[in-house]
Amino acid sequence: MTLDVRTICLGILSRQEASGYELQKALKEDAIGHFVEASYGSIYPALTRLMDEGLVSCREFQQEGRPDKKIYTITPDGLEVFRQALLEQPADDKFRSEFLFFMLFADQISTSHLLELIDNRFAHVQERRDLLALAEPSETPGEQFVRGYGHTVFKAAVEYIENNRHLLEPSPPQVRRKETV
Amino acid sequence: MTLDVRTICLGILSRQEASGYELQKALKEDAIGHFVEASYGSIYPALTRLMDEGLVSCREFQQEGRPDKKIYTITPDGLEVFRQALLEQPADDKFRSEFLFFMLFADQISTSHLLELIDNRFAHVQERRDLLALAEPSETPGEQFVRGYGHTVFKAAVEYIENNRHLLEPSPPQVRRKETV
DNA sequence: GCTTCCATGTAATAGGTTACATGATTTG
DNA sequence: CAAATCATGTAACCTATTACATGGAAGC
Repeated sequence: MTLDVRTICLGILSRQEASGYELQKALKEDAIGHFVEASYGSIYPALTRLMDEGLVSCREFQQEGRPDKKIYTITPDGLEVFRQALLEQPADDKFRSEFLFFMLFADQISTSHLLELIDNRFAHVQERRDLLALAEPSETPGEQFVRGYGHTVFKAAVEYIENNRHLLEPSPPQVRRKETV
Repeated sequence: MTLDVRTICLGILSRQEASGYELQKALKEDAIGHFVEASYGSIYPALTRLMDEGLVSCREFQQEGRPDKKIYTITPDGLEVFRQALLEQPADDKFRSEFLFFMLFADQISTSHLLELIDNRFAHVQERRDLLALAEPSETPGEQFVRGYGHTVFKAAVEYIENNRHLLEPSPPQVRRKETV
């Protein structure tokens, strides 16, 4: 289990210093957000622990009307730990899909609801594909590879749904065309 | 959070009765195993709870040299609960990838290790693609759709890695060809 | 002879999500 | 005027993973 929230934080901090809030935002907004996630409830405790372990340091900035902003910086020890984590064998990808699970039981779902489910999923996958189509100007090769990977996969999913949804939908009653004489 | 282990068990049991052991095996071997998972440590307690709630019933078969086999059957109540679960909005897919996270930091990984990581992943994705290429003869349309979805996505991933791994690899030193006179 | 398959189950542990608590400022 | 953004953090809860416990039979 190398990819705990602490490792994720170290990774982002290896690129740039950031606050807990900014770390979460980065995970939500950047391409990587499609492949990892972490909530505030896990990020803040992770940062506290990284401090205790001396893997990050922290500067505080006073602000008016809101809590002090704490900017975390990775330490040499932290960088060392992160580089070491990168040497471990990454765990298998996890691709969990409630949607696909549901589709296994398409025959137990009413047609109207089924159509709604498929339409929603289709829109959702399209949206993700489009989000991942846009390159940021400052993108590193790694980021480009990862974003491209996501884009490719979602593009394939969009096309697949388009071309194969008929497998799930009960064929509409064939209207026998009146033979015109 | 509709897709807990209990719902997964109900789903499979809506198709056929099974023991806890068989449920886990089905999740490991069938196409669906690529999109959901559950370990014995979660399946057995889930079945116990489903029993308490009256959503499954159980017949025991004595066996020699191993624990009694408990075959679980879904009850009408259980079927009702499952059908109801299918009406909820499925949660977003979760696609967690340590590999892709690592690749964001390709510049912090030694070339030899990086090549190993990419080769491993490539082989892994190829294997999954091939596993999902094979249709079982008894496949339902839902199963066909789900398996095809997986196959398509992994196929796209294989091709993407093949065509774009160069983004991550430092270009080998150009050997300047000796100009022949 | 070792590994895998069959077959159930418990317990310790680890980890995350969600909701809560607080509150000013900016944007729509 | 409502919602989102900024900003941190805690605590209750839930759930799953992992390892453990047991052990015969079959396949390699």
